[in-house]
Amino acid sequence: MIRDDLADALRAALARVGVDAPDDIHLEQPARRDHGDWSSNVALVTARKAGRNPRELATEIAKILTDEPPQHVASVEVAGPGFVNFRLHDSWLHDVLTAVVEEGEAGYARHDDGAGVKVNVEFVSTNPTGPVHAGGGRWAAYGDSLCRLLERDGFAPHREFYLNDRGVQMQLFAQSLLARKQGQPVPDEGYQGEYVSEWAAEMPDDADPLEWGYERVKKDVADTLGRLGVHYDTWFSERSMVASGAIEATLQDLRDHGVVYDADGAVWLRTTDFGDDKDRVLVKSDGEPTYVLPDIAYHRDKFNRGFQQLIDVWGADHHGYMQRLKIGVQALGHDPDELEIILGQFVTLMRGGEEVKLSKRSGTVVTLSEVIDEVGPDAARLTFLLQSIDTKQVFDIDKVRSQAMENPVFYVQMAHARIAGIGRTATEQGVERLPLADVDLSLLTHERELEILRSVAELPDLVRNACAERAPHKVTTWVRDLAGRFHGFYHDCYVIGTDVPPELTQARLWLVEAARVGLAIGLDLLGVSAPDSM
RNA sequence: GCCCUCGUAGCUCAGGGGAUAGAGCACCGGCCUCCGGAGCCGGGUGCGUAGGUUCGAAUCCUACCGGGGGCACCA
Repeated sequence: MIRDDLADALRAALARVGVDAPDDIHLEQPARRDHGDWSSNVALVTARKAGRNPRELATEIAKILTDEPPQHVASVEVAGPGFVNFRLHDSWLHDVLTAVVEEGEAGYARHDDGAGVKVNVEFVSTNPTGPVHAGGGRWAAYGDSLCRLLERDGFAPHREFYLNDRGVQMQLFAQSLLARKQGQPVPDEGYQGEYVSEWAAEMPDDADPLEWGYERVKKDVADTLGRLGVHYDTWFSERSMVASGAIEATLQDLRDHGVVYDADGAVWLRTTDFGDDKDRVLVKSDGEPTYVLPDIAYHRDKFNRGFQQLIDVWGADHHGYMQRLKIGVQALGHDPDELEIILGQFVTLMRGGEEVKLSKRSGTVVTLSEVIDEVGPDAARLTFLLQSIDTKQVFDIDKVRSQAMENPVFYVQMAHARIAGIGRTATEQGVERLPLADVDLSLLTHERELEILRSVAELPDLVRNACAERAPHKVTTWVRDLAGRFHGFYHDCYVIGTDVPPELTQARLWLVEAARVGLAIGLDLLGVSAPDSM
């Protein structure tokens, strides 16, 4: 990898001038092309400590590297306050091409940073009292793509859905189902949604409304998320912890850690020891646990199952609760950093130019399933992953559905379809792609061609960063950029045509393959299909 | 009152210590003898305000202003 070569060269040069190198030599591809292909700030970073002037230091380094240039390096320059800029021969990009097509979809931009660490990612979890609403799609797309990134970065992610299947809401849901079944109005606090009537009609007369309804919800949720390409490894039931005694055991565990006391007929967790404003109740004076205790028990269970890192994806409305759960985990003796809670901002749904008010009580809920019906799974997923999870999102159904340019999913998929089209044309015209070793990649000198390779060269770092920052939307940004570059290439550079020399066709066929691999990896990370035709 | 999060182009958003801040949409004007025009090219007085840290701040810190969300023996 070119960057490692450049870093080694810089390290050697620093040693020659007697300056201690930093542990991590920073190299980046500057935004501006005239700043070179790669740039390093080592001189700026080390100058102060070494008591040197950054520009002078950079100049000495550049001199050394100019006299004995590393492979692919055409020139080394000093610029600005003391950057060391490398200008490379195009051959470094041709090497990128070779690496991409040799490693392929499975191997390129795959790392072992995670070293197989088991990471439990919990997302979308709800009360099993109805379908997933439209906003839930954001957590589904985010959580699943995060898992795909973790997997590609070498971790062993585990997708988990927590079912709050114990408590009042389940009772109300069951009562609502039964009432509809009997043609009665649902209870005041019950569920008014249309789906309750529909499901009640399906329910056999002898069914237990609670158990039957529970299964019906689980099926609906799994089907809907499955349509988005989201499949869980574990559906974890809160009730199962009552049956197994895990909740009692957790309480005892907390007592053993000395963070629990009894007062006013209730059982309290001494959260003030960990910075909370007031202590929190674990078991109410009526003997029922609050939601805190089962949640602590649940996370204790995850650790007991061997996960070294836990990630929870929650809506921003759970913010106030985050600290309590982290304290609970800490009180059990875990490092609080082992539990990572990601708060996602909400989605506003627009339809017909107006905001769709989501009200569970009145039953005006737009389900995720309906959204998928309207825009399709690919458009839904890509749209949910268009923006950072930290910003609230406006999901305009009409715009996402329109197969127009304001919909990036078509733009990106079109690039992949065009690549497949080139393959079809090659087949029709009897053009066969020769083995890579027999092809002269040095013919790839057009700016459009090099732009594609520069983009593909960034993918390994991009995967690493997007994973570490828990930011799948960075993959979306990258894929859109690569697609744009490909469209530009496609327009200006024919792969197969009357004016194109056969040797250039060969080189471009491999370039197209490299672009295909990049797009396929990116789209896979997003969980969006890569169609051969549209 | 306290906590979290966001404020970047007309609109939707990237960029989250580096050198002249980007993309899409919208708007205006150009491009089709050949791989899909669902495309390509050209057009831009924008980082909420005020301080601070730094060789360097859209990025980090503090305060303030504005949007969203939270602060239960509810889940």
